[in-house]
Parts: sequence; C-alpha cells; structure tokens
Amino acid sequence: MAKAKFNREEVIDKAIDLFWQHGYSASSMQQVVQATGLKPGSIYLAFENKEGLFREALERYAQKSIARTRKILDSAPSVQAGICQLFEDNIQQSSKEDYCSCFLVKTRLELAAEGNDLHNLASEKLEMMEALFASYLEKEFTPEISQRRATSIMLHIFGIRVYGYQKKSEDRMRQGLREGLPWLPWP
Amino acid sequence: MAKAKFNREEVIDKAIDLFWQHGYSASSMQQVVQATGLKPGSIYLAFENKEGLFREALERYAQKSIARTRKILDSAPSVQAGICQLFEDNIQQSSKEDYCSCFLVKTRLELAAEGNDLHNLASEKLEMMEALFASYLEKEFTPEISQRRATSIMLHIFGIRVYGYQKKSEDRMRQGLREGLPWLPWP
DNA sequence: TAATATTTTGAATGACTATTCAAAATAAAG
DNA sequence: CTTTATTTTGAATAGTCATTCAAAATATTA
Repeated sequence: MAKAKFNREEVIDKAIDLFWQHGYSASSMQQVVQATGLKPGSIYLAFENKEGLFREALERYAQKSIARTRKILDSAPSVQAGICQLFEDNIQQSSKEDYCSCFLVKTRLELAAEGNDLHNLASEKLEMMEALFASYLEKEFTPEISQRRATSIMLHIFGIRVYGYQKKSEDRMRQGLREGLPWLPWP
Repeated sequence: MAKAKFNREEVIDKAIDLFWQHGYSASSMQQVVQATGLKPGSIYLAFENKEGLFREALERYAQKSIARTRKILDSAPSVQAGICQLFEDNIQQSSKEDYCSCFLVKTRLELAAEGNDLHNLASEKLEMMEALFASYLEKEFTPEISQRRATSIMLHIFGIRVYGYQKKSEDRMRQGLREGLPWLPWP
C-alpha cells in the first residue's frame, strides 16, 4: 500500500499550523501523525525526531515571513508607507478568532532555556528581521537613526504580537502605534 | 512522620519559579513534587490539580507585579520618572543569564487556545496593568492622551519582554525606548 | 524481468504523565 | 486521655509521550 515519497512541503506546512498554535511541548507526534496522515516511521525517517520537524517548520515559517516583508516593503510607495502597511496587516491578523501571535516570538519565549537550539534559531531569525528593517531604512535615514528606528519597530511588532490577544483592541493598537512611531505616514 | 500543614505561600513561590521558567506544558507535577518536597496527595488536596496550582501561582505573581509597579510609581519624583525607572528595571532583568520574560506574557502566549481560563486570567491581569498606567498618567495628562500613552507603554513593555532575550541588547533597547517614548524624562 | 534501493507500515517499547486513595500520622476539640 | 477532623504518605492507576524496527510495499536500476 506504500505510496511515492510524500510531499515534504505540504507536511511541513501542517507542522507549522500545529506547532504555531500549540507550541512545542503541547504538540504531540501523535497529532502530527493525525494532521499529516503519515505513520510515525515515515516522519522519523524524514525529519529524525520532533525537534527536527519543528526546526524545519520554524525555518519555513521564517523564510515565508521574511519574503513577505520584503515584498510589501518593495512594492510600497515608500519604505515608511510599507512599514505602516505591515503594522496594519499585523493588526488585522490579531483580530481573527484563532489568532496565534507569531511562531518565532512564541518559540523564543517557550524554549528559552539555556542554549536551546530552537530558541536560538528563532532568535536568529528575529534578529534578521531587525537587520532587514534597518537596511531598508538606510535608504532614507542615517545609519544611526535607521538602527534606532529599526529597534523601535521591532519593539512595536513584539508589542502587537502580545497585545493582539486583547479583544476589540485594534483601534487602541493603532493609536498606540501612532504615539510611538510618529515618524511614519499613518493614514 | 506527617507534619503541620505546609506553608502555602512558600509552595506557591516554588511553583512560580517552575512554571514561569518552563511554562505550563513543560512543567510536570513530578517537578513540583521535587521542588516543594511535598507528596502528590498533599498538593492535590490543597490545589485540586495542576491548573489550580498554576492559577494560584499566576495570581500571586500578578499581585506582586502590580504591587511593585504601584510602589515605584508612588515613590518616584513624578509618574513619568517612575515609568522610566520601571523600564530600566525591566532592562536590568533581561540582562540576567536566566532571564525568563514575564510570567503573564508567557502564559498569554502559551495558553492562547479558545477560552482557556489561564490565558484569560493572564490577559485580565495585563489589562489591569494598562489601566493602572492610564490612571497614574491622568494625574498629568488628559484622559485621551493618558489612554493612548498607557497603550504605548504596554506595547513597549511587551516589546522588551520579547526583545530582552537578545544578548547585549541593553543599550539598543534604551535607544529604542527613547525613540518610541520621547515624552518620558530619560536620564 | 530480476535485483537493489527507498519508503511506508503500524504495532511495540519503555519512560513519563496527571491524578487517586486507603492507610498512617498528626493536630484540634471535648 | 479520647474522639474527631486534618493532613501527609507514597505506591498504584490508567493514559499519553517520543521513538524504534522488522516486515511489507513500492520505486529504481540493471
């Protein structure tokens, strides 16, 4: 009954859904088996273990996130306008019923024990995001201002990722962002 | 060999340490038994179950947090100066080797599934913190500005609680806070 | 087609999970 | 001291966990 090798990306996408929502510890390989339709042996042959699958899920999520950020920043009328759009997008996400913050942020907090590889991977990707913002801002500002504002953006993104669980908080968040990021061209 | 009833607050403090560091799912009752020296039966008689113990731990953490915030805001030369002091304090915490963010924030993110009681409790306490900041700010600003700035403060606190895992980021965070909260009297 | 290399199967393993409860120990009340 | 109410004990329960592996099925190569 065995079939051709399964579609790796599809399986990783299912793993993203599961791990993102429930976190590492609260997700079981049994749930992975259910979600993917694969048997344990296949999963372990392909990903070695739970940590291996989680790593690939996290990496794929990060890669998609960064690609999407670049796309929005590149297609916006200005870097600043693109950043506004990213924030508005984050706010929209948070108003969904099944909001689950950001996979990278959740992993950074959940697996924060000393030297945990997955925590380190999440942190590395988050630092890449900040560097990305800084490099875009350097088109418009000095390196010093760009760095400072990139950090400020990250603080606000993290803020939204936690604040966003509050119900009916969209307008509050928009006001808070205007207050903290007055140099952006809010609508 | 049975002794007098154990010291409830001491036990809850041990539970705070454990749950705060590892989260709900990654903490086992076996670890609670080890950390407290109590036997399972005693714990279950006193707290009903893991969730009950976690709830009391979270409540005690929140109560201490709010009390500490009030104390700093009350004893500072001004509300604004007190807020600066709170941020500097958060930054100092984040530079410790065993930093674990904020128990309320971690719980809000970990247990975010629909209608989870512990998630709701954490959220409720975090919203109380924002209300607390707003009420203090109303001594100095209009209600509208106070609300907006209280939200901005919460966004920055959440930001620090996530950003703080980055090594050697203290000065970056200070710069980011200055950028986003220019109305505070930074040193 | 035959031989070899991959991949899937899925029950089994042993460790760990939260929780229970009757018995024993202690404290409190009479 | 005696009786009653609390509290502690700690082994036991039933379930779930991540992981393994020999056998079967399929794909690939010769």
